[in-house]
Amino acid sequence: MEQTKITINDVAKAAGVSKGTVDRVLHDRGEVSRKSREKVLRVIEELGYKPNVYASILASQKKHTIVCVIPEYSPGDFWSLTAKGIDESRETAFRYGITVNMVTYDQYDAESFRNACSEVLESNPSGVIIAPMFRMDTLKFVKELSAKNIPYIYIDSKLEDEDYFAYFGMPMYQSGYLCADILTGGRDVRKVYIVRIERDKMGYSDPTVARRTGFLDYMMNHYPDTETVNVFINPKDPKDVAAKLDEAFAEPCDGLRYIVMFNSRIHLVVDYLRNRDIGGCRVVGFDVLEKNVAALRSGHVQALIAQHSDRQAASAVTAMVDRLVLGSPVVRKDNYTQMDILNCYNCDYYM
Amino acid sequence: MEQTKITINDVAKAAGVSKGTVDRVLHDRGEVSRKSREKVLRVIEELGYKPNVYASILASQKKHTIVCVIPEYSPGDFWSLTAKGIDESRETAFRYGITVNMVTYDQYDAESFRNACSEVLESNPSGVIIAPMFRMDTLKFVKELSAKNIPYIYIDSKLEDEDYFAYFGMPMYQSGYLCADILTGGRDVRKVYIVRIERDKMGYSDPTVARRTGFLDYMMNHYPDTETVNVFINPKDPKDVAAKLDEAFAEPCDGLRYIVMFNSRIHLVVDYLRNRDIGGCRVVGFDVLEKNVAALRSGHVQALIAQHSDRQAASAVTAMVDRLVLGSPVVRKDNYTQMDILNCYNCDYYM
DNA sequence: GTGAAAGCGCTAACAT
DNA sequence: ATGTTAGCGCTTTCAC
Repeated sequence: MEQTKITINDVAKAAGVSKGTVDRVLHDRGEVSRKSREKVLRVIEELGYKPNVYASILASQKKHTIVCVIPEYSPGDFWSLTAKGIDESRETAFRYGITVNMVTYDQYDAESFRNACSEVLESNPSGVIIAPMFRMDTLKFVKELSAKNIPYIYIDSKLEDEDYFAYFGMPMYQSGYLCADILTGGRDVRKVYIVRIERDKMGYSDPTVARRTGFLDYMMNHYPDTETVNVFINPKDPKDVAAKLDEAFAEPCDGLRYIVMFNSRIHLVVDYLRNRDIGGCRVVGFDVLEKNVAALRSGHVQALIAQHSDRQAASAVTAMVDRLVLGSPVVRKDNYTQMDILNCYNCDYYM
Repeated sequence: MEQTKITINDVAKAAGVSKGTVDRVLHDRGEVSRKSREKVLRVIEELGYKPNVYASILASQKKHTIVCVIPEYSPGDFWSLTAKGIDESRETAFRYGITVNMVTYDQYDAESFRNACSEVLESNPSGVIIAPMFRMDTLKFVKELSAKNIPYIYIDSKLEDEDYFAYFGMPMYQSGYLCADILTGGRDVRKVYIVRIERDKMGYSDPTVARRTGFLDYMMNHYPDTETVNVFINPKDPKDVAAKLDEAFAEPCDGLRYIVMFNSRIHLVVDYLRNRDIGGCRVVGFDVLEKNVAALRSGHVQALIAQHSDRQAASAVTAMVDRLVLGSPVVRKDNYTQMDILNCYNCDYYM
């Protein structure tokens, strides 16, 4: 990079002012005459001065804190991956003297989300990272953040406001399109079973609509005559899952049975298939939960479409740290992360 | 993380010694009585003291430099990706006051590699990152590095010595296995064309042998009766490529023609197919060169198996930086990075 | 063997 | 509006 480290002192000397003044223009904290200001700015430019972040952090014992608002999680489920990413980035942030906290909410309970939000607002953080599930409440929340001049980053999915500092997540529509291609793969497909969560039937905060749309568009374009069957299950009740799938699969099928699920819980279907000892299915799902990967290995699932939720979360934290420490404007606002296709041959190298 | 930052002064006080002494035990630079040493160590443990990296860097104006030894590259080819990763990590390293240099060599010329090596040794770097192509010369080189106590990291591929600090690369054998699965995909495959570089015929430093072996093993296991045809081409001569492929494809083929290449140059085949306007092929290759991705989009290639070479290189630099700055022992020595399956639907999100 | 003290580049409070 | 100065936590002489 730059050869000789030129310091704030060099700038001060060259501009004929004191470091104090240079520091003031550096941080835009006024109290500087237009003349000095311009001169300093010019000298900085000429000399190619870059502040030493570490000296800066050392000197200003600022206590930044970032808080991440995400759904509650249990070991092995989808959000635990995000939490893992946050945990990993915590160390990096700590090196910059920044604390990273997590506030979780019940993704099925808007009230709990609102509570989380007020808690966050009260703690008056330097930055917020948020995985939104409740549209209206989130919009209200981020408006308050903006009002308090607190930058926020969306992860997983984002809303239609424009004030967010950055977004990290998968392109949902395209992931559905891709999913359809992988499920069908040029085969002769007559019927596809789409297994869905009952809750989603009422359109109540379903984060996978876009994905389903992408899937159906692909089918429309490539398999216009294929029938799609929606099977609604209650994920918390294995008996219900079995009953609903029994019903759906009652009618015999001559070729492969094509099954897909748009959230991370394809493992529920796998459990059913394993219990009933049903073979001859082509099953595709999303996300690398431990159980899903196991199903990949055992051959119950042929492919999984995955995103590195941990990396997304970590990137979000890093972006926020950079913004807080360096005032970096963020390289890209919308970061659509890659979609990984996993099968039994490459999944072992995914973690 | 830790709540109150406890400093070297706290440790010194608690241990009844001066910071000088604490620093000495911290960095193992002797000159400390067993007694003080043990006491300090115990206090550090008890208080959970963590050194402040930045203060440390600030104070010790050490001038570390990392040098990366990789093959020469032109825009768009495989090694330019690695170079890109190195460039990106340069900024991070710079923040730690570490300079990252690059020394390139001609991957077809062992002599140029040896020259690069001596250049590196003379510059006396703090750490070396190396993409090895010439086995014997590399082994000699790393032996000298070890002798000078300079840590080195392998990227892309590694050798059989044990002194390397870390390795970042793709599992080659498995990538071949995976490739075969993607190429065949349960179809009825009679014949597969393996396009190879002429140079590799003499077994002269072919980095893809393991990959080919994986591929052939898969075929043996799943398609024992399928014929494989090796086509050797001279990559620098399009006329030769055309001639050899013409010859290979002379015999008509009733179904799909299956074509694969184990290095990054599947685009050579694509150029040929496009010129001759040949369709009805299933083509699988490796690595995300611009040209290869274009072929994915245009439908001339159905799948690409990819690795994030840029990320690998960046990880290598980061690992070295951590080692140099923090003395971190490296989390994992062998880092087999994931194999990404790209098709026309997810490739746009890969960069 | 160990302590004291002078910085590293920057910030922020205090003078002026 | 601007200069001065005392640290931030650590490293590194240099005495003793």
